[in-house]
Amino acid sequence: MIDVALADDHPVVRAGLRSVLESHEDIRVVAEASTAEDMLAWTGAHRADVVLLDLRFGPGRMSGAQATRLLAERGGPAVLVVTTYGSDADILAAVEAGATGYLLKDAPTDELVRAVRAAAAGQVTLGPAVQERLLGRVRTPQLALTSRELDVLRLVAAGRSNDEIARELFVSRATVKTHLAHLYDKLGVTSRTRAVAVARDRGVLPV
Amino acid sequence: MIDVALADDHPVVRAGLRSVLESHEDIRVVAEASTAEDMLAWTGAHRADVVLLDLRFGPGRMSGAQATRLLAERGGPAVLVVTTYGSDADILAAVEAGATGYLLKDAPTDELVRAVRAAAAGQVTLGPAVQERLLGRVRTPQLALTSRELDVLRLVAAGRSNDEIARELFVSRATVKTHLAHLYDKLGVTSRTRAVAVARDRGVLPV
DNA sequence: CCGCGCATCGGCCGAAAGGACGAGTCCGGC
DNA sequence: GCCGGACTCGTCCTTTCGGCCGATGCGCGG
Repeated sequence: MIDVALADDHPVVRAGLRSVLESHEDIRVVAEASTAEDMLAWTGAHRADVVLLDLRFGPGRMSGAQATRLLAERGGPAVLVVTTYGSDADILAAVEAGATGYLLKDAPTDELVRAVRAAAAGQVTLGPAVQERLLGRVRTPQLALTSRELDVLRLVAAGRSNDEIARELFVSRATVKTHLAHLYDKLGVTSRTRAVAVARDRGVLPV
Repeated sequence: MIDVALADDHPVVRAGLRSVLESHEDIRVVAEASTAEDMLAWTGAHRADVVLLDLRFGPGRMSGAQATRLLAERGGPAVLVVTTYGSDADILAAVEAGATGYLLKDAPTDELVRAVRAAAAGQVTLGPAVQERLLGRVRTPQLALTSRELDVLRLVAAGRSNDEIARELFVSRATVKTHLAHLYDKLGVTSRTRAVAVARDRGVLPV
């Protein structure tokens, strides 16, 4: 028997996951939580074989990736991330944090069940859509932006001018321009708005 | 007895809605569809009291708003829109198309059930979160962008230069600049990147 | 140790964008 | 019929941005 705990901020999704999983004899839903914090608290006091975790909870709440990291550190149950959006950054963050699997919410139900069983057995499962995405990333060798470049890029996306960015990062205008030049080079663009558009497209920036 | 038909591209969400609704004696789920097109076809041959409809289906598929319009035109069942994101534009489009209600997917289950019963009775129901959003829109008087300004704004967000925009819209650079000046005025900004950021923030641009 | 990537800064120059005018057309409403 | 708003176009000017040069310091790995 596989004991599963659910954490998702959407009541309807929780009901759906429960409904799908409990229609199978070998799976039992033993807990539901609407936040990552609640799930952490619960797993501290109880046991489960698999935790189904959403990535994004409400604003100001702990992210699923962070919860995954904490669960993994304390040697907790296998974590199967089930989320709506799968940007490259999300997937990588979750896997890096120690997720045992990654599914999109639009996955068919049998795929979900298979992933739960695999996770319980300690096997890694990435949904087909996720795999394809990761493959795409391999094909497109991938821009490795430095942290400073990301700082600048985020502020550019927020609509700041080079001057404002310089002030906010406590550097000179020239430095900002240098980072921007590198960004343009890596993104293959020649203007800030284009850079933001491409970065969004590639999942570099949170949508 | 209220007969409900579900249309959502997420199998898990469909299961969740079914599970939540069928736990009530007076509600019966009589159909499930994974696309708006399927739902339209089904309602053409069968009857339902209420249709629960997602707004966004896969890329290239008919939108929930469009389906709502078609259902309303043929005098079909009440349409209750249940979707994840509720940007102002989405809500208005759905209501304008003839939706009987609008709920966010993170709504608690009892709210969902109440909305279904209300919709069956022909009453309009907007979820609390939706109401708040609409109120916010009233408080923030609301920028009324002209269609041409929206054209320009979208291209700016895509990273085009004024020159490119001029060519794509078959107008002169000066015209683009004029539209931009009006946009800046309405959005309260002084640069294109800022305009895009603010527009995204206000839900004017699709995220 | 020496190179290489990263971050930091500066100057110069041309191109793009933004601000501030004016001005013509067309359409719908009072 | 007149007025207002939307859309179109132009000119002149200032600011910002992007491209292109160079330079320094720092840490890390061959």
